[in-house]
Amino acid sequence: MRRARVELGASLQTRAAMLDIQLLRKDLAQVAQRLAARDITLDSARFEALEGERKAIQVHTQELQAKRNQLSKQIGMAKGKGEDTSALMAEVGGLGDELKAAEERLAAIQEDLSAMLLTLPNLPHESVPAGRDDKDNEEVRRWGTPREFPYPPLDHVDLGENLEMLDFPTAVKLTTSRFVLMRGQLARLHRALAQFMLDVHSREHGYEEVYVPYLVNADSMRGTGQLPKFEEDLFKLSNGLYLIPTAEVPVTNIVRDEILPADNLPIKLVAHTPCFRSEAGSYGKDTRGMIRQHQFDKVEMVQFVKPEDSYAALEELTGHAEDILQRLGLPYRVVALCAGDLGFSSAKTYDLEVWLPGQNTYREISSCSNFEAFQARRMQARYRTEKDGKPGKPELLHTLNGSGLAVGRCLVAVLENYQNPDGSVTIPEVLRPYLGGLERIARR
RNA sequence: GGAGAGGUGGCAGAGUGGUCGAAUGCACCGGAUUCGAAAUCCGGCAUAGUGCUUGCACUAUCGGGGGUUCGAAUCCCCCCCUCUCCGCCA
Repeated sequence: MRRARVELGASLQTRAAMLDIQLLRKDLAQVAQRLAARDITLDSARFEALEGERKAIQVHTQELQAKRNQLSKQIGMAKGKGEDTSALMAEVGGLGDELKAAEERLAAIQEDLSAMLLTLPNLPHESVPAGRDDKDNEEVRRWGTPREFPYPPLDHVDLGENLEMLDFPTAVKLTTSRFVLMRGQLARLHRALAQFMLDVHSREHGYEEVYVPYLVNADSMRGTGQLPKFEEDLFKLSNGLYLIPTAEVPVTNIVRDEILPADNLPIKLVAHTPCFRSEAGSYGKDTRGMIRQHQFDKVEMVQFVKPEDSYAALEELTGHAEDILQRLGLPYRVVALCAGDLGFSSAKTYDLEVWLPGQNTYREISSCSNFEAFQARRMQARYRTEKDGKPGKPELLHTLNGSGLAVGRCLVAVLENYQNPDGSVTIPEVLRPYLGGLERIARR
């Protein structure tokens, strides 16, 4: 049965649906209500109409397929015994057109349903604050006290350029705007930050360090939800591969199409990678300095956990990112994103915002999210529990990730918070071992 | 870039048009045997979806897509990937 083959169910689940379609069938009202918190209106009537039609046609299609299979089997048996098969052939032949029509119809409806489900973001967790945009985000806690400056503090651009270590014009010459060239001790400090973060997470927080590809295929981008909705934010190469916008993509997709033994969980991975973002639609935003670049480095933490552990894991992971800021002595606050400000795939997100004296404000430096089973469902990333020594059914695991931290923005924060009146910058103590004991960066 | 080989269940590996969702082996689980273990024997052991009388039935899946046929893992077309050799190369 190759002709007009219909992918029943499986495709709907693996390639399209990110929300649990079972939940939509069982409790559509609840889904609609929880999506409303994100300002998304679910067309319930349309879903029910499509779903009703899908059910009727699928049953009909499967009945025809069963009949066809049964008759074909009989033909095989009859031929084996050398009997006449013309009567059976005639009977099964009559099914052809009807079956083909039913299969095509079913495929079309599955596609409509998929297209509809693809547009739906994850459901916010019950603990997520209500709200429409970033103004409704909830500050959870603050750490550290912003330093008082007896003079107007410089921002990182002035500091870096005065040091002759931060060079935007040359970067433009080499490529385009939104890239940067760092030199000397500043480049070294940037590297030290990444090393420091990687070391703390891998040695003290229990993460396994991984080195990953920076180019990935479309399946990986779909797995974590960058595709199909956010293609314009990505850099695509002529051979169809994409530059990663975050290590989340290659690291999380490690478990795509895998069934892990429950004993292996939780799995905690950390990677340092460059990240590439086209920043389409952000023209005119943060054009000055290193805050918003096409290329930046990030240390990313990823966890794969059992569903019952994922909210504890989110707190833990957020704490790991906070620990970096604390060791660096950088004041920050933790913000719980409101429902309307959540990323597409996230059920709950904490942003860490670091204090930037040059801007006299807190700026995002980390984002820690629990995706629950949303990404796992797309990736078919599962684990299997043993019950009484017997292997149980595979279940979707929960995925989380968080920046620990964005290296470029962290460099900005160090420059601005540790600046001295003479334009030099003191090196935070924890970084000095990475810089051969260097205590301050000054103009040569 | 050139030449060749190949993609089948957790793994290895048969299967070239018909009771094939797929032999066999390994691994794994249960039972028998044993004081216990090993060995041996017996049985079980993919994923997803749909329906309902929730335990059964049905459907789909042998790299992906399309085609031929009453019927495809098996035949045809396109694509992807892996491996080997050569070339190039950090």
